[in-house]
Amino acid sequence: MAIGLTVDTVVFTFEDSALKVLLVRRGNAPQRGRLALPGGFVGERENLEQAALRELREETGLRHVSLEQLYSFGNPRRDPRRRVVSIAYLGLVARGRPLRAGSDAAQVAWLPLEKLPKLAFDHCQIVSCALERLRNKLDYSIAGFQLLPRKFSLPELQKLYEAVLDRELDKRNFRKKMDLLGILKPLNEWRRTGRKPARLYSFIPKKFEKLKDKGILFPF
Amino acid sequence: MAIGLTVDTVVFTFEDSALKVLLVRRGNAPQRGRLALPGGFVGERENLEQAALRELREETGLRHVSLEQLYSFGNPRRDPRRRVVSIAYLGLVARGRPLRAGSDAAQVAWLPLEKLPKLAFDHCQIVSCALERLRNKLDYSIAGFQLLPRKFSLPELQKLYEAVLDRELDKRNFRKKMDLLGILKPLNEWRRTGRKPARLYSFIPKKFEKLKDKGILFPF
DNA sequence: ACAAAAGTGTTCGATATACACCCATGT
DNA sequence: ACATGGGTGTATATCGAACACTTTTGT
Repeated sequence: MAIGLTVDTVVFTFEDSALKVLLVRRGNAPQRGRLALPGGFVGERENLEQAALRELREETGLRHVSLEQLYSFGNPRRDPRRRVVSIAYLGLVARGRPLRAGSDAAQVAWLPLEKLPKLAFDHCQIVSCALERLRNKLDYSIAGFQLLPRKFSLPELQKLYEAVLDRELDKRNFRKKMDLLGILKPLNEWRRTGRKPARLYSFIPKKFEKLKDKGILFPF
Repeated sequence: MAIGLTVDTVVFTFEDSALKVLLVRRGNAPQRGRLALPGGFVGERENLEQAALRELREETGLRHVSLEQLYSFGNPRRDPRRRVVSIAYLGLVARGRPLRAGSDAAQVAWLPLEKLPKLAFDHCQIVSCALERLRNKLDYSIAGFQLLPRKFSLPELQKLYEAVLDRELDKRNFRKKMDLLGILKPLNEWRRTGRKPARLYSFIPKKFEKLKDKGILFPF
């Protein structure tokens, strides 16, 4: 009896000032009815990442997500049926992507990380692991911008950093640093939510690449 | 036909001013006669890390190594026989540990990372991945001290940092920072290799934990 | 008018970096 | 004596951290 091999994907987005994770409600046993990460068995001749993309697409309708391998979970008792090792992947997307529940999944939804219900298998642990990775990535990658729409305001970006890092940041220092990095293009558009309108910016990937070559990091 | 699951371990040490990796010469097909990372199939009810420790012990005689999961390699053609996914682990040990070639391995040896021969399967890629991880770990962990004996000199420690980071460091700045961190205990012993004897130090794990709590990093 | 969120500069302390000479030993 | 590697201090620049008020809008 061989060891089973699955992939699971943790996809985050940022919406309503909260970090959210993409979950499906399981339509089949085991753990039927419970929320779980999108995922499933790896095909015989399939790349791991392709398997993760396929499962994500099949179960949630999400496509064109850039995934990175997160960690492999191999506790012998993590699946009650039989030995299954799962390779977890991490993805970051802007909010508002169209979703569509697949055949195995009764429901798809973005759930805020705060107050998650009990998840299937060891998926709670996988989500924690993903959050930790995201926290680290915020320091040296464009993770923060992948979680936002193409146009975003600085208060919004700062709230994202604060949500992920779980601490408050100083508004002036935050903006000063973003300004210094030179990776944001100010647009002639303002978002008029609430009170005073906030200027919108877009991220300039090219400038970021140059910074990376120089080894410059984010300071938050 | 199910997907096979193996573990491979990349164990580094530092000896003769060079970073070395532990390799075995394969005694069986496929790739018989070629150098490879210690590793093998995961047991039906075995933890992944335990499997890695077991294979390491069986093939090289090394025990009591602290391993961390590195990455999972799943290219469908990485093993010519059949589909095998391998979960790689990283270990760091002091030089001089006793080795003993196991049954599957015709030979065991520490090989300097510079000028490695062609390795079996995708093991060259796995080693590169491990080196990259080690480089990162040097910044925020005790990785540097795990690679050295309990007693070591500052020139030796610096050479280790330089070998891993692949760049020269300023002697005075290096020592100043180590002094500032306060994680080294100067011993009343000197190593008289070459010319002027070098003072020996030992690492103080307790002090390091305190630094970690404060989020202080190494600056190299 | 007032409440709420957007926007804006300066100061200070810490630390990374650059840099050159003397010392102890073996040959 | 000399070659080799061990050991030491200072000055500067950069960057992260702390900190308060004005502006614009909706109600």
